[in-house]
Amino acid sequence: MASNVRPLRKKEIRRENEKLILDAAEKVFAEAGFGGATMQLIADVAGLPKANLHYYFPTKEALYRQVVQNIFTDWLRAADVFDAASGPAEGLGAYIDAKMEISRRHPAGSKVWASEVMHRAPVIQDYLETTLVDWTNGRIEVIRGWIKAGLMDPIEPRNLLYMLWATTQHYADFGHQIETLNGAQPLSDKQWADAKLSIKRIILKGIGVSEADLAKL
Amino acid sequence: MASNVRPLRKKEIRRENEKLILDAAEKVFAEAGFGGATMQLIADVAGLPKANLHYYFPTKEALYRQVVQNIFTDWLRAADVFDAASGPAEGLGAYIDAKMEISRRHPAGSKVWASEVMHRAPVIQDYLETTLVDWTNGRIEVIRGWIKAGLMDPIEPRNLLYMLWATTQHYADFGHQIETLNGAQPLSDKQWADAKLSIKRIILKGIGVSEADLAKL
DNA sequence: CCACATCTTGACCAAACGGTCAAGAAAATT
DNA sequence: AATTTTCTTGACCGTTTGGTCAAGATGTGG
Repeated sequence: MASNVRPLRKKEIRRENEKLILDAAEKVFAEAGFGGATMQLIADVAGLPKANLHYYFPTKEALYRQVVQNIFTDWLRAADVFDAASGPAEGLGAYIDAKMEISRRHPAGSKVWASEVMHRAPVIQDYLETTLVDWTNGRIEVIRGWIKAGLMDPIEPRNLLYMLWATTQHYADFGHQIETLNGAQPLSDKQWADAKLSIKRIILKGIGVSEADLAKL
Repeated sequence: MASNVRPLRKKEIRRENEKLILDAAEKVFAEAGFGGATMQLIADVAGLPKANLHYYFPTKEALYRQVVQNIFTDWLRAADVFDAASGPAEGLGAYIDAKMEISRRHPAGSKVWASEVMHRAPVIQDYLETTLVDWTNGRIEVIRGWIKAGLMDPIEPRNLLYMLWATTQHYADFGHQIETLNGAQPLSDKQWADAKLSIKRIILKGIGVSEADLAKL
């Protein structure tokens, strides 16, 4: 009965320890930045000896790179809602919801990404130039289609995307400032819902989505 | 004649060297983060021996604190436009212009601030709790006044402020990403102007400013 | 049961770090 | 001109860092 609890297969050990290390690393990198993070601290948070980290990830930079790649993958997946939508109200609305949910549930990842980009993307510049450029160009076409269909005002799609990214990620990256301004309290469920709704209303109304679609929010 | 060029007074030496060091420090802290920055590199950028830095600023943290304080002071000053305005179109429009101008001319400062807040404000938490809270509460009252006067939709002022900060600072903090998506080119004058106009249009229209005021943009 | 591959870990190392110091140079004060 | 204060700087120090290594433990396949 209990025989399947005990024996940890080698493959499972690897997967489990890598996850332990990656989770700890994401947290520590978010809190201290790449330069401020130490392998010793990551090891302590993961509950493993430091030498064990170097068994799974040869260098601090390799570990960091893996963390950033995982975050990037998550973000791309979260943007699927964008495509299937029939128009800006549905598509952008769902995208804002998805990104706000990531900011709430996964703030450390957002901070690591922000830190990496702020430092001129020393380890994921290739991803920016390939995957992100492709992804962005794809969504720009979608938005251009909406504009041509008369579903929204003619706005340079890039500026709109930047506004979406900035606003939603702000709630993760600057969460501490928001919390301080909220009387040292984390945002409540209601405040998160309010924030999401405010953002959607302002942006969608701001780009000229119809009153009928706005009412559905 | 040339006698007033040569003799550097002691007071001037101090001011000049402190400025050299603070400018270099802001740049290095922005590029590498607090943990990644080294006093040696700051000294090299400033063109002074490392020991000289410690003569003017006793510790790395003291130097960093001064850098962050200066940035904060600049930001507060830039927000004066907010108050004298007669309504949201003028007030928020001018504020967006001012903050975008800072993002363009002073991106390093913005990055240092972002990094500090992301890491839970280890050295300027007291400023957040006092000066920033007071400043924010003041602007919230102004916005509430505009709402009561029927000049804009009833929106939670905090969410609006966060959106303003997020969007404008994004152009500094994520400038490298924007540049990469712009074909590895810095934004041109026209693109900056476009961005400012897009942001103002979307936000002001999004909060229900009158068509007449929007037309003035 | 044995040979093999994988995983674990304390001890260790060279390099880099923030910071100190003392001795001298330069300006200010008397 | 003498004295004092401010500024400059190479050399130095203890600590921390990322990374290594060898020896042993643990699970795997024949």
